[in-house]
Amino acid sequence: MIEKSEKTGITEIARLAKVSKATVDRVLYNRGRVSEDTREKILNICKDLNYQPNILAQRLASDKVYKFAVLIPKYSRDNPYWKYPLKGIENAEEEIENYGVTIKKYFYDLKDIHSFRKESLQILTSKPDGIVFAPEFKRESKEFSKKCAHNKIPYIYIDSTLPKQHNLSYFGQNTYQGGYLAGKLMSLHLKRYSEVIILNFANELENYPHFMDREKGMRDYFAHNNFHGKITTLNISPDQEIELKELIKGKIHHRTRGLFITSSAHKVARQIQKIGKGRLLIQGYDLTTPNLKYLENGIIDFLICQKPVTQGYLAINALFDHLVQKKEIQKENFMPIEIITKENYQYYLDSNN
Amino acid sequence: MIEKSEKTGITEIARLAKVSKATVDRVLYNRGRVSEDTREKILNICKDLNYQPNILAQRLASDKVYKFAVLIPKYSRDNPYWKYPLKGIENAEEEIENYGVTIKKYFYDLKDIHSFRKESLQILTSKPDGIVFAPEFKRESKEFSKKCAHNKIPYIYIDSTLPKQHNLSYFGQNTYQGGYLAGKLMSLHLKRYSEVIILNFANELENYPHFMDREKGMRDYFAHNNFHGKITTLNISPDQEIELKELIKGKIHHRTRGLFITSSAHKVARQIQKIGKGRLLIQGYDLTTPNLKYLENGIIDFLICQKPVTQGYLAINALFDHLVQKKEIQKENFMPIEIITKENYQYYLDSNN
DNA sequence: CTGAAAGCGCTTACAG
DNA sequence: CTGAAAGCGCTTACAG
Repeated sequence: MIEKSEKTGITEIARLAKVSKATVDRVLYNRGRVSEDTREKILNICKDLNYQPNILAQRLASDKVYKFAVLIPKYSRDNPYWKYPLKGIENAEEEIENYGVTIKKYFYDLKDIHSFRKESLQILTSKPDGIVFAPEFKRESKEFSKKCAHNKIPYIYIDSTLPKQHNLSYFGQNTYQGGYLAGKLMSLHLKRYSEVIILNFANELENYPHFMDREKGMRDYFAHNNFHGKITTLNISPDQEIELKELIKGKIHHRTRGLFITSSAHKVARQIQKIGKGRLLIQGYDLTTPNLKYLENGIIDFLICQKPVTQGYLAINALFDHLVQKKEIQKENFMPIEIITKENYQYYLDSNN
Repeated sequence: MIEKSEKTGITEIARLAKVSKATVDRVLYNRGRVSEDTREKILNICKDLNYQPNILAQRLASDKVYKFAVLIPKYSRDNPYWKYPLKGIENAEEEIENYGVTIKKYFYDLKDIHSFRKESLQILTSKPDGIVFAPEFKRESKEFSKKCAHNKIPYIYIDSTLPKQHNLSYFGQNTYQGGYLAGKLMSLHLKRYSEVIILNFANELENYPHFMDREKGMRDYFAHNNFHGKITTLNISPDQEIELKELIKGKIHHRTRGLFITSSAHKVARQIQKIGKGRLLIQGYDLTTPNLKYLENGIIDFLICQKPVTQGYLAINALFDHLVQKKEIQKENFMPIEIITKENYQYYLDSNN
């Protein structure tokens, strides 16, 4: 019934307007040098026919190659998280490479601010058509953003964001809300005068707004829901890893029923396994391989997860939609806050998370 | 660096093999009438060049139109669930219509087995290239599956599945596991001798294996985790809706701390709101509009949800991958089991669930 | 068994 | 300001 040859393409428009296809193309893409009269005539016909360009033909005919650049932290054994956004980026790449898009990936070291500067400069030199990056270093990221804008290169943030920037879009977490939700789960397990420990595993907490937001989220949940127990914050620097066991042990007593780790929980979980979990409910972040083990053996009860794979995937697709398909992009895109447990993690492993 | 004109297409192969493009095409797609010698030569060159056909050009040149058929229950005010898989199907449709795929949707009435028969016959008459359907009526679905196989039409199940069929694939829930997870969440809230009510809202429960699986999942969780309380099953037929309030009220007493509704929870939630929730933890299924209200006002604590939108989306894409891209399809695809609460539902509303 | 040619719906020099 | 023509990487009759 619906024939592929229903004719609504540029050829048909040209025929109706009694002009050549080239002229239609000129008005469609504002290449100028068209009289106002023909311009209007063509535009009207397009509207009547509800013309939608055939993107396959478009990409096939065009010799324009789109170059995307990606700048994210490199992942490591210690910090496997960034493997997942990269996976999403690669998934998207596979889908759109047929459309003449190439993606060049740049990685920086989270412990080395210079690596961020260096890589970002490299990117600018390569003059990409669009950029996706993770603005972990605040100052440097703002500067980089400014340079992108100056070079008229659209840029998209992933995983975390910066206020008042001209980023085309953001794909990532709402960290505060994630902490808030963790509070709800925790509260199910708490009695009237229970105690909860919030553990931030970082030095210089100011550099990790994610962690602070998560803590605040949980504290707010308790405040809004009349929890009468005690909430203790425990800040431990990664340097103190050797003493970790003792530090935690020293904090837990008989009323402690909850332990909320505002980052990946596996290192803490390892120590808890030695100490003994007791009636502790333990929550942490991200479905990474090291966490998985402790989810499986029951040490970790909940992992909060914000679709790291999807973040990367959607960010690349947004850039594609913006540049190639000329579509409107939504500026703020928060990922669903997922609750992962021993009972459902299987279904999150190989899908697009 | 990577030039679009790196030449690895069919033209290049033809040049290297000293044959015409048509011949290359013949061996690539086994259209026969090629001598074994040239065949081998061409295949080797393809391997050397790691030839990947340009699907854009392929679809553009071909006048083959793929017709997909979809058969799912129609959604209604009473049963809004099926709106969501349909949404996913439409999302997928938008993405692939450029590739010359048309999707025709057929709907049946869950209360009318004849409508299923009628629509499924219509589908066969239209001779589609592939079918996605929800096998809600067991017997009829098996018969339909057989006919599809006989006509060599690949078919994919969504939402629920049937054993021992030759379906190309399945996208849907693992209902048992969803109930198991609900058990975990419930158990957080329970004390040693608490009581839990499992409410099945259906007549002739045998027709709703989903509900029975969910109940079994929760019961098993408790059994595996040494819950010492009491679990009561309450089967209520939709005809009894007027007495719903009294029926529930009669079952709740001071030790009841959990209410697990094995389907959409809004009707029960409405009555609970009148009765007063007390310390009841209430769980139900699916993030539908009527449920949303009771999630927001705190009557419903958890909704289990298995990505209905994604089910439809992925099923269509699988058919596309199979028929158009000739890719391998995984047979069993369970959706992530999502836990939705007042604190995170916002992020599930407009995304691909 | 094999090849020349037209065409899918666009873009892009080039010529006027 | 406008049009004719070649070409993107394929498929598909058609002719031999």
